[in-house]
Amino acid sequence: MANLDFGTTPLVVANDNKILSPVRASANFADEVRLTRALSALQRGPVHIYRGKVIVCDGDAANYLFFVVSGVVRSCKVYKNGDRIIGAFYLPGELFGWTDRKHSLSLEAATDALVLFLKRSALLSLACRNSRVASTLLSATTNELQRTQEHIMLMSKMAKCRVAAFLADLWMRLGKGEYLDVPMSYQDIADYLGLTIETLSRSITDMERSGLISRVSGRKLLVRNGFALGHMRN
Amino acid sequence: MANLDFGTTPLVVANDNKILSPVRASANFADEVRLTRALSALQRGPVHIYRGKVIVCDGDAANYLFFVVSGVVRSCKVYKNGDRIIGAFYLPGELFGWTDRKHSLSLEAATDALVLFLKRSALLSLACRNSRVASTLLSATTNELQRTQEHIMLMSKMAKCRVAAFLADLWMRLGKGEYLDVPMSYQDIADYLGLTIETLSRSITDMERSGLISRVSGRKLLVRNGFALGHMRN
DNA sequence: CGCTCATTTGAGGAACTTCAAGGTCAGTGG
DNA sequence: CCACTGACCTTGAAGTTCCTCAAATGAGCG
Repeated sequence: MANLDFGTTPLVVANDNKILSPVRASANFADEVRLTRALSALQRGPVHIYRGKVIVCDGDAANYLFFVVSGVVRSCKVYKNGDRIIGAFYLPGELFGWTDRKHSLSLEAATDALVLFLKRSALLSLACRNSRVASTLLSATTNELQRTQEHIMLMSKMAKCRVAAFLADLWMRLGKGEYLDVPMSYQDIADYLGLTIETLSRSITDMERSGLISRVSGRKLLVRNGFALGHMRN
Repeated sequence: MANLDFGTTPLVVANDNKILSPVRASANFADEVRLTRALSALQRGPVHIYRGKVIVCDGDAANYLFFVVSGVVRSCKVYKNGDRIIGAFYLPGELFGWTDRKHSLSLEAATDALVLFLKRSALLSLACRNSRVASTLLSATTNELQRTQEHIMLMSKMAKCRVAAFLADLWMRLGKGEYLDVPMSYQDIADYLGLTIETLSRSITDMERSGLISRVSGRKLLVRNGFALGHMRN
């Protein structure tokens, strides 16, 4: 189950899908309860969102932040000529929707997803009163910034290298299992990497030929050499 | 002169190059003075940094945030094979160096520059006590995030379009003058856009031929059609 | 099974890079 | 003042990577 980690004590999204503080004997138990209540008050959902459906549109007012409980969310921009660029994928446990006033990217479900809506203004005013929340939010933004910077570094590499790095990253974020069950469509991945699906497919074929991975079925891959996958230079 | 804007009252970097609050008749003048003192206490510099010199290395501990007083700073990553990718340029008035614990990119002066060093821990603890500072910092990070996302959008476009968008952005950030005096080298720009200097040069030649800009001398350009520059589709 | 949608593969062409050569400009020393 | 130098930018031609278009194959589902 996904965690929303506000500092030392993680605030878990429990089985009833509400944000809850784990009950612990703690010196400041009362504070803990207050924080829990405050967090409950500002959240809505989790909302089930079907694959492909829009959560917020490019240009909408930034009234909410979002938290992925399950599934995958993508941020993207669609141009008039039909081109689409995906800026990021958000996996379970990740907070997204950081922006000033207006969203500059659309947010859409890349798979069926459960998403928590967090009222932005309430979360920010809570952060002003609670430094644990404040530091969590700051670290969430710097994390996303770092991830976005790595995405830029990706974009200046060769196609094969981009694909390998993407798969390695996904593999790590999903827990380094023997198999990598790619949750989003190849079109989504291609748009994220600035490639066509054909080039993406050919890159995967190449990597299969060189023994890094094997196709199992559909989008399920067998990771044969995860290290080499993450350290591909060409 | 560059401003470091902490909320409604901008804290200007004055002629003596210290962060100062403009003296104003205000209801909470005492608070203002305390904030000014606190900001003075956590800053060091401004330090003069020569073109090409490193401010912090990829991997260094993130002890400081930085503020550009004058000149241009670049964030970049250099690979063993000699490839270099530039993640961002920071212009006067911009705060940079956001990251968790360690810097993931090197920060270097792209031109001779004056840079203010701000002790990270002190600034963060100040933010915990002063919500005006906190909201300024949060907005600084979301701004940088947004800028970085736009950079990604750039990278999935055609070369000419990337160059045009870069020049248009630079032109706006530098105040939309008749002339655009490009401060950084073409190699830097190429590395920022994921292109070679040759492709960059050819793109500029094309844009000159189509009447958007003219070369004046060195890196000085005459902007003939700023609107078209920012809205180039191909 | 037969449908649809997503992925794979192939062939040809466009965009970008590489390599090589020439040009411009500012600083330096005669 | 002028030639010399080195760093930086521009241009051309050839080569590589990636995209486009077209067709085949595979997976999921009623």
